[in-house]
Amino acid sequence: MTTSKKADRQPNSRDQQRLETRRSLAEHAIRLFSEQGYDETTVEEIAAAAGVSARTFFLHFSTKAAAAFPDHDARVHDFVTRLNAGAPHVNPLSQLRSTLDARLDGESPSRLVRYRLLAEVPELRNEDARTDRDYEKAIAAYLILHWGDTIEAEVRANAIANALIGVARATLSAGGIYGIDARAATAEILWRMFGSPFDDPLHSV
Amino acid sequence: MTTSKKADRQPNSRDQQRLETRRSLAEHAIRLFSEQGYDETTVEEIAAAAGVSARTFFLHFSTKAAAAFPDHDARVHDFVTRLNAGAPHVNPLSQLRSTLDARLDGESPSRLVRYRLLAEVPELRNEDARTDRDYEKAIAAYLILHWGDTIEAEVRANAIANALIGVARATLSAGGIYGIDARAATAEILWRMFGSPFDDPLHSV
DNA sequence: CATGTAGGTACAGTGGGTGCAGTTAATACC
DNA sequence: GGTATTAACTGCACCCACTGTACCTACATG
Repeated sequence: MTTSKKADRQPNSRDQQRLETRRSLAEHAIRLFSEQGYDETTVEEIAAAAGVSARTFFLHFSTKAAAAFPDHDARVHDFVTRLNAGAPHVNPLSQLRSTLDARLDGESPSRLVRYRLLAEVPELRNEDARTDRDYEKAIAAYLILHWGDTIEAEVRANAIANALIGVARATLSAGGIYGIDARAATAEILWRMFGSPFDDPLHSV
Repeated sequence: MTTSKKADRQPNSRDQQRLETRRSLAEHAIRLFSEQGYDETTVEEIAAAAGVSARTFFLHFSTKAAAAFPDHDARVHDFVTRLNAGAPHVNPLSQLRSTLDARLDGESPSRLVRYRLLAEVPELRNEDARTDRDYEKAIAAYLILHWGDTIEAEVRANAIANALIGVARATLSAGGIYGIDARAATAEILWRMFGSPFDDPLHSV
């Protein structure tokens, strides 16, 4: 073998073709979901619109709903990387706060359209709640890493992770519907309204 | 008609038979899920164990997973009733706090077994997250009712509802796994650690 | 006792998702 | 350049969750 990991390779035409198929499937899936509804759209239709077979759809997405979140895995991975990229002795909660702030700040308008779709289509909201659990797991794992692996730390870490993601989901959903600034809303509701054990010199308001 | 609503009738043998079938389906479903796994259990099996046809299963539960939460609707309804049963001029957040406390206090050991099952079976955890959304909706609706139906109130209400349910889910899950007291853990984490805008004279610690 | 109706059944169908055995074409290797 | 590999994709058969519909039967009720 010339490379130790396949991710190290130069992208070749096969990779590009694969990415293009995946992109096309996701695009048509989201379009069809918005246009005619989630239940009214079959995988067969999506695949046909993208010019591939239905079987191929499942080579790219493990479920029909997953096509509405094509970059989910990459985004979670990116989030974890940023979370662990903090300075060595920074307070983990501060690091968590700034990472989450940065993520909410980076929400592009095109993504807000998707949050609007999520807010309005029940089936996708449910699927969205599932994807949130990956963030919850990541946050809890990060906190446990810093706090130690005791039962108390685990309970606290999970509780905080669930609460943060819950608030973020609510504000992002509102961002999709009303166009409000999700970061500002999250900051106000969470960091100020809840008194905030997250305040530290770097972020004091 | 002799009665204006069917819930007003005396329970007769048909009602009892229906309830018994439902109870039996739920019991065998939970047993089979625990014994051999969720994916490894078919609706056909559950129905056969309860002595009815597979079609009948879906007359009682809308999905396979719903059989693991047989009293969910009743519990949500009960929660909403208690929420709205507070004294007229009590602070809505205080009312919310005491209602949630009472609910967490009332978790029987037999229910904790179910939370353990939920924590350990991914498919059921996902389904559990879905049922939580009914509580989130109920709490948000309650807060909006008291705060007024503005965008700001809606965002705050949804954010708080999501956060509360997130924390409750984490502590209940820990209760199922480690046997810790979910109410105490929620109280500590939420009301104390987050500074608590929920404190009022009736509940000061 | 007559009759309406609720709980249940049988059956055929839709659609999501999987396993498997290919085919084709780009790539890696010599 | 020729050959072996491999990756993207396909077709097919299959499982199972879930639904629509027509039907049966026993209890409820007047």
